[in-house]
Amino acid sequence: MSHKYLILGLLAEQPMTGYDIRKHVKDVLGAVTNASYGTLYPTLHKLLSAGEVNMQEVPRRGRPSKKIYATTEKGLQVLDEWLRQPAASDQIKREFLLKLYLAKAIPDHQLLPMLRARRDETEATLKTLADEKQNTHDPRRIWVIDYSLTLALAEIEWLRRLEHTIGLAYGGS
Amino acid sequence: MSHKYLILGLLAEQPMTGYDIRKHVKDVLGAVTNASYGTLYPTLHKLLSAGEVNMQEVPRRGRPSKKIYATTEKGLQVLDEWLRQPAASDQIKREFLLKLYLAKAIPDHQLLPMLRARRDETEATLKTLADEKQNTHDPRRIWVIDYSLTLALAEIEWLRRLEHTIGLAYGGS
DNA sequence: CATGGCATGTAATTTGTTACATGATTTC
DNA sequence: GAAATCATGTAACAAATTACATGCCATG
Repeated sequence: MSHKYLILGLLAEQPMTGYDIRKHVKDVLGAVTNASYGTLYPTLHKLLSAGEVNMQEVPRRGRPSKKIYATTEKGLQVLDEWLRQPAASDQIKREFLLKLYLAKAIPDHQLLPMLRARRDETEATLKTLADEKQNTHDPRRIWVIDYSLTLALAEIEWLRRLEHTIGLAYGGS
Repeated sequence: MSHKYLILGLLAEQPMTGYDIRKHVKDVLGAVTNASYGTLYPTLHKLLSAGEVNMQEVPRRGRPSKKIYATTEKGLQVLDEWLRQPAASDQIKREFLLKLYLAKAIPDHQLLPMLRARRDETEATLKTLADEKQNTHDPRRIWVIDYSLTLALAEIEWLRRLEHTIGLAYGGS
């Protein structure tokens, strides 16, 4: 996907550190990507060399200085051009689902905790998103948060149905 | 994710060609992965060398012979062990969503066709899935198809809401 | 007779993850 | 006083995409 544009886009709106970008990704862009530091920092360095972002150093005693990046004029142009192109199609990997698809071998009563764990995770995501929605004012960004909320809710409902079905089959003593 | 297990799992149930695997992935496992030939064939070759699948050649005149793979006993063991491990978390890349998130620059009336196109795609997926559900009898596999159906429906609803909102703002002549 | 489906593959490149390394400050 | 958060990064490796190359057969 090239996380380049993600960075360019976020920094265009609000200068931040690499750490902040990662946090933002984790908190609200889970439905877009899960880019980790190992992707983000090197990309940031490349963008800096290319002059598409600039950087302001804030010294911290004893530690590497904090680095606040922002998108340059050149970076804005690059971003703008990319935005006009049609989007590449989604890339998805869901190991969880694959296991469910293939797991004839796993008995239902071992499946239930798996589903439960998954539901807990998704419900946690839901909460974070709901909070984040409160702090967001740009309508486009709210739409995207709504997208994530919608999908999370749908998944939770699906999990509930499944847990119920399996629960009946197994626990219907 | 290692598509190794996907292959092992599919071939454990039904011997197939690499082409068939790809087709299956495309038709029903879109929510799991979109592994392409470039991933599938090399993985198949590795599994063959490792003795986790075996292969039966069916000659075709003038063309490379058709190769039907099946999971071996050894492959089944490997698969089984993997199934017992906890699943890695999802990996997601949605360029479409990222653009929406970042696209202040794009005016609403250019956004509408984008959303419309996306909805058309998702609706097409929905149809394929519904058909596939008819031909599927293993309940676990039906659950997974239902997962995809659920998410697709949720996305379509979200798209409808958005199109409506934007349509009002823009077309409210 | 053209389009799409069937069927195989390779190679270069891009991309991304994981694990590691470091350490202060804030919160419970 | 422990745990989480803030904050930087690198290196080795694994994974996956894209584009290419080939060509028959069936359907409309």
